Amino acid sequence: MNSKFFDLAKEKQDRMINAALKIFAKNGYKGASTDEIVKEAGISKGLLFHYFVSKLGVYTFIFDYSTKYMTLELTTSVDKEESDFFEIYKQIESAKMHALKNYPYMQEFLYSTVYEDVSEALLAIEDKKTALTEVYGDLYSRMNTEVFGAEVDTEKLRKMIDLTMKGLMEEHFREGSFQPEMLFKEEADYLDMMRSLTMKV
Amino acid sequence: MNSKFFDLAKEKQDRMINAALKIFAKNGYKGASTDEIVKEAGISKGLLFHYFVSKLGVYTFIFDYSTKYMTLELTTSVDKEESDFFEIYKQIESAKMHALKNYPYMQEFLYSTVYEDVSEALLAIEDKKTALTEVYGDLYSRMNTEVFGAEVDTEKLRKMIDLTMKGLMEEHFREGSFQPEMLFKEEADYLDMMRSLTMKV
Amino acid sequence: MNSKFFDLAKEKQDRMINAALKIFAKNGYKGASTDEIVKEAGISKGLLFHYFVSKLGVYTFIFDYSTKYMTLELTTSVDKEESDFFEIYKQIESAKMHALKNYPYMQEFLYSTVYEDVSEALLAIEDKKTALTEVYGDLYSRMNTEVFGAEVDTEKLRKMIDLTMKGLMEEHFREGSFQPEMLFKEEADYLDMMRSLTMKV
Amino acid sequence: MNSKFFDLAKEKQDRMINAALKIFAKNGYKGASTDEIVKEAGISKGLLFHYFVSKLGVYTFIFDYSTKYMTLELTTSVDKEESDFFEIYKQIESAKMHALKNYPYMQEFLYSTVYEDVSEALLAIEDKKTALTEVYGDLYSRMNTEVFGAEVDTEKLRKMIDLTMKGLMEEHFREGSFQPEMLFKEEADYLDMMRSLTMKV
DNA sequence: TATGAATGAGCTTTCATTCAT
DNA sequence: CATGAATGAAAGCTCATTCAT
Repeated sequence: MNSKFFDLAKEKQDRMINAALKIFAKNGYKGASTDEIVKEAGISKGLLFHYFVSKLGVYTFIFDYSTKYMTLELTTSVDKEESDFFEIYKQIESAKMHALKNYPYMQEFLYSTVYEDVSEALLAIEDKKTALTEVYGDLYSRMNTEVFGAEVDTEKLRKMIDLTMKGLMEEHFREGSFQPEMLFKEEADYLDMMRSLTMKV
Repeated sequence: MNSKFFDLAKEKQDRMINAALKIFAKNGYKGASTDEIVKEAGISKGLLFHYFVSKLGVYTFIFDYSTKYMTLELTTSVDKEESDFFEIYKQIESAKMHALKNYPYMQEFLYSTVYEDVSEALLAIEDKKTALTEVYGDLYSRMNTEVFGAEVDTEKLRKMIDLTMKGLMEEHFREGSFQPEMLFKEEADYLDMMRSLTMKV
Repeated sequence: MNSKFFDLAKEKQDRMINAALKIFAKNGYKGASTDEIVKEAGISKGLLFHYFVSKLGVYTFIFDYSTKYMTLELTTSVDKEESDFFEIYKQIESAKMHALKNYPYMQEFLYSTVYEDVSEALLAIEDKKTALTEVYGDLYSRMNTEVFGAEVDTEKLRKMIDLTMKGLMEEHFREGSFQPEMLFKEEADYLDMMRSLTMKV
Repeated sequence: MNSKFFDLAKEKQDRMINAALKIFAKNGYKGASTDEIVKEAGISKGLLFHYFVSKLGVYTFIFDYSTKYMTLELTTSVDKEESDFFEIYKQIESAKMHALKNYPYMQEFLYSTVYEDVSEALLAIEDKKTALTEVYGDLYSRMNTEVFGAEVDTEKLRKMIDLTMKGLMEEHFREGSFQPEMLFKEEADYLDMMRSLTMKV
């Protein structure tokens, strides 16, 4: 990409980023058309290619931007002293909700990359995918798991919670009217139920 | 579609069905190319269109076929006298594994339709989607939930399990070497953990 | 073409000929599809190609057949002793009407070849076109033109009448319900008017 | 169609229009290929579809354009005070010749639409066809028919002249070297002959 | 920096023709 | 003699990318 992009007015940068996030999140790499992105962003075709060289360049950039932005949110919003398993989960979800204030389609876009199938697109984001995973890994490692009863397999518990959080967000997006607060409340209910089920008697 | 398709040798029918399931599951409606399907099936371009009229026709047909096939598997493989919550889940997963013997990409294809974004494709399968959901609904209604402790919200529990089963299968597919038996074993482990967590003390 | 075609039952031959005449007349060479011809004739695809080798073969054959048939009609139906300009015209039109009893689309097909644009099709019928023109030439040469006043240019008169007869038939076909008798009556009216206009005072 | 087409250099617009007129006039709707049009116009495939959306869009546009252009020619070139039957005919033919200076295939294209068979093409131009017919109707209604003798049926006379004018133009086109002046001269000869035949004695 | 007209490779679909039965 | 499943070249159309302005 062309780094002069960052010299543009922040508002214009975000318009372009949000347009790309939305179109890629909704249609996947192949289904997204540069015409749609350009229209949504209110800029010309030439400009998009001027800054990002190719469709793949746009995709790579917004993935990079999203992971960095989300990493920042997670590292600043999650209390470094906290060690409670479910409390950390709640703070993670809260951080995501916060990110959605500026970039409503960012999380949805990040989830969509999991199902991405176009190999060139996958290849281009591979490395940065790992980086975000590591951030989550660090947060997970801070979680205290000693409170759980013997029948709890921590890895399985985590995977179930991750899949559930993701599933709930996707459901909310699919149903159209996405409201961060309502989603957060529903997520918290699931976490609370799991807390009560897993506590040592 | 052209019903003469069913007069073809079963082996050829299945080659075409499996090719379409694979390409659509891997690439989504838009990303899938009829060239790829035709190549995978080892038939000519013209023949595909002779039987299915259009790309959308192929998509609609294999969705219809998949829901009917899966419905049959579920109704024959799940014991009608069984009422145990987790046992029914296991038999459902077992039925899916059985279907994958003949149609390895069928379940993956069915899952992929949830993320489908192309509106014409969505519209074409809408009705049949509901039908399969109802089959699952019937099975779910047979599950005995009275054994659970007060802290268990059955709906939430179900959604977590559904999302987890789906997540596990997708993970196995994503990692390439898909082995039904191994997947089934892993799924059973998750179900067993949840059984031990939810039983009344 | 394969001459064994003539060994078929006359009824089947005519079914094939009429199907081809209809489809080619209605759609032109390019627009006509062998599928349509085959369906209209109630025979299989293979059979059409067995007898006529190619689409162009079918076209060439029915053009050949039509010119020969029409030549026969003209030579037998037009009175060889007749020399009156307009009476001969009427007998010509009457002969055409007679042909349409067995082959309703034959004349329409012959007219359509005038507008034919596909060069290979044109090339294939070129020679036979001339032959039919000559038959008309012979009939025209028998017409007595000495009755006309000085202001009549016989060549121009003939061209006007030819174009009018053709125009009237096309109009009748375009308007759907084609009835030979009604058309013939209308044609006769035009001829009568021209007779009264051209007679020496 | 995309109205930005009219922002293009007039020369380019006309190149595209003339290319389409030529290819459609020569081959009919079905037989005309967009590849040929594009090659004749010296533009790319994409551009044609950018401006006209579809093959049918091109067809509809040039029909619309042709009827409007021809209407303008007729209303400006035919003397509004003139009432002589044959003189008006001559001015009509003169107007056509004038149009052919800029758009050599326009009249030929308009004639070709009469034989059009593809239903979607017919449907798309239906309304505008009527509009041009009305313009001719107005001109015809101005023609003084009281000079004719009793044996003249004005409607029949008109139809013969129309069919003859059309037939002559088609003949000239078919024979390749189309020269408006020569055609006009020939047409005038026919009209003069008919004038002398139809005048009251 | 910014535009959008223009390109052409690639995709879906059609249809004359072939050939095993 | 008769069938119709099967083929693949060609046609209509899309869209990422380029480039003159």
